[in-house]
Amino acid sequence: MKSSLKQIASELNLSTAAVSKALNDYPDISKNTKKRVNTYVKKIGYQPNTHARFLRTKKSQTIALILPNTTDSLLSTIAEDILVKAEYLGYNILVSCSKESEEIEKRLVNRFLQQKVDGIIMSLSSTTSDYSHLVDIQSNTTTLVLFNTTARTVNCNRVYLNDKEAALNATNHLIANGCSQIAHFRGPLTPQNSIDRYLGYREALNSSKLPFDSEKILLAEKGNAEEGYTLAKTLYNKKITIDGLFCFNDALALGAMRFFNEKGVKIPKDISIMGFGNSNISAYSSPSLSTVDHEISTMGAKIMEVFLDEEQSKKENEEIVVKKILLKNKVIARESTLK
Amino acid sequence: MKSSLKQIASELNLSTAAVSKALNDYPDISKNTKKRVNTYVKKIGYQPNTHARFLRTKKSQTIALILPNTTDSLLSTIAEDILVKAEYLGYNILVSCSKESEEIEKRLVNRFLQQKVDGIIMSLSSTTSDYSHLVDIQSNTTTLVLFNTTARTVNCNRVYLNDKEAALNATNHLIANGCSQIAHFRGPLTPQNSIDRYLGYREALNSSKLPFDSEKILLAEKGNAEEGYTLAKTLYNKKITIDGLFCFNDALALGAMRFFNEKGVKIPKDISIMGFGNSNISAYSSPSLSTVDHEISTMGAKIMEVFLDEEQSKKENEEIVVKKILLKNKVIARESTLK
DNA sequence: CTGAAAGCGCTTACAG
DNA sequence: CTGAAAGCGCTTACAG
Repeated sequence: MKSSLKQIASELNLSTAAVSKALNDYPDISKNTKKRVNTYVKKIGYQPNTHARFLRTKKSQTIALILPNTTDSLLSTIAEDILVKAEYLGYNILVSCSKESEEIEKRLVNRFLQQKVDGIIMSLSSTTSDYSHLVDIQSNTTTLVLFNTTARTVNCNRVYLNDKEAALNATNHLIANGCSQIAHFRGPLTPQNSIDRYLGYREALNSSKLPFDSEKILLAEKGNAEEGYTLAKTLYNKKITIDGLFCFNDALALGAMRFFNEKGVKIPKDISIMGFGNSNISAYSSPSLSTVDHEISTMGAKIMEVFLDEEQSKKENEEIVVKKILLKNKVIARESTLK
Repeated sequence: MKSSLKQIASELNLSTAAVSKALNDYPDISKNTKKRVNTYVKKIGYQPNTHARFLRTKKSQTIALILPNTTDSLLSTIAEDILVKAEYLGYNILVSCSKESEEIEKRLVNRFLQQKVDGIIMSLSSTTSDYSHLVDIQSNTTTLVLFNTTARTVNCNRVYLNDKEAALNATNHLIANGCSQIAHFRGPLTPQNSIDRYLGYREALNSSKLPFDSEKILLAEKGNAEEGYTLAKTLYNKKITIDGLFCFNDALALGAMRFFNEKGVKIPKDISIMGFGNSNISAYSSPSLSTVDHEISTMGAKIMEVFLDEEQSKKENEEIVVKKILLKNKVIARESTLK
């Protein structure tokens, strides 16, 4: 348990240097010595002290994952891939949560830079508007991979979705199915993905020459089912007539659907509803929810790929080429929009 | 950015020792020196090298969180509390996933012990049957907190639910609402919580003198909505008559409900359905889902409390008292069971 | 109140 | 092929 190189060395009548080199497979150590060291080490279950190693190599074998929140089902969907892959490769993953606060996000980045993590994988908080901390990361030669909520103006690795196009497709799907008075429950004001989905919605209306009506835009701060229910009630009580609804995410759509179900508003006959994200449960509501799928199940794997590519390039002193991976989106038509 | 004690010391005409002591608020340093050091340090944004500090103190300020999977909505629910509290206290959280494998779980524990994390917070994998690694943790004087899926025979901190009682209450609720032929979609065979919920179900039947029928027990491996749908179909196709259904979790219940909705089986008139866990979405399905709530929103905070208590006791050399925190459960009656 | 010095457990140029 | 030695950035007994 309390094994160290020194103890192994004295046990095997070697120097600590020889043991260290043997373990790291240096070419200048005899095969026989390597074998002796490796079998002994396996026997006693020695594992190197990562902190001591770090002090010399400056390589922590650690990746920091910064999430704006953990209630989003996105996390669970991508986290497992990242964690499993990381464990397989011997990386540690440090997870932390910015709580959608730019200030906390910056503090976390600063801390991880000081700890000299090998990489930072993050989805930006919805309130982040200044990107100086991202520049800091890159000038520290720490590998940065942004996903989901990303910064357009910073030239770094990104795994992201074309939210505007996806929202355009979603809204067009409603229009194609006969809707002309389409409401939108939009996400918070600052995050780019929320803005882009709103813009996609607007563009769809525009290109079909449908009038835009600001009364039909409602703001969802939290994006959960409860809020979807409340916003639907607001629309209903204000007697705002709609025949279609496009929501920022599936949870909002499901909450809204529940409200309309209660009131006897027929879905999709009276109102067609469109979610976003193709969450697990969306196929199993009654009626089942039409939504937009965006390959989120592959996201974790892609993030790790991008990260490892850059690490590899750095190791071999190759030029670093920033990767921008755009996820595809696909409208999933289900009962909530098919009359 | 590349600040170290040495540089600060030379800048301030002090020794590194004095700077270190000033930062750690040692009593033998003058107030004036402390102030000089602290203001300078703040100005340049110095943060100590945690690895170097570790090498001396053996305190890593790191907690490992081991989860059997991340798709369970439990994670998201408890993770945020843990992460935010940890960040506030300056702890790092290392997250990893055992993929419900005893072997990976043990490997992870071993690795974290070698890294000398301050504590390990874990929910056991469903296949774990040998607890030697838990004993290892304790003999390493690493703080251990088990939650959710815990080990009954190991004397360590636990934050858990009385699954049997909760399932008993859930099944009794169905019986009280007129059900006498109650099916159960149970969880996997090995995890204790799955076994206990099954036993609670059995006990409820027993105490109401209702016959037990093994045909009405279906095994859910994954526990998602898709599986709930499939299992409901199996029951239906086999023409097994039931008037009630108690599911291992809400996702299964929602999937089953969708199937019955499709077939025109009336809920709750023909079949009453009971979930487990009070997930976010359960109140917003149509009909809304009755379920069992178990204070999961407070779980993360309680876990951290237990962890910090033990750390505090260790620091002050007090005797360590193992804490076993039992979460309360409460039946939430909604439309799916109220005729 | 302050500083010189040792040492935590590794890795790696360098010497042999 | 192997070993002696320095040093990564801290903390802490000890001396003054």
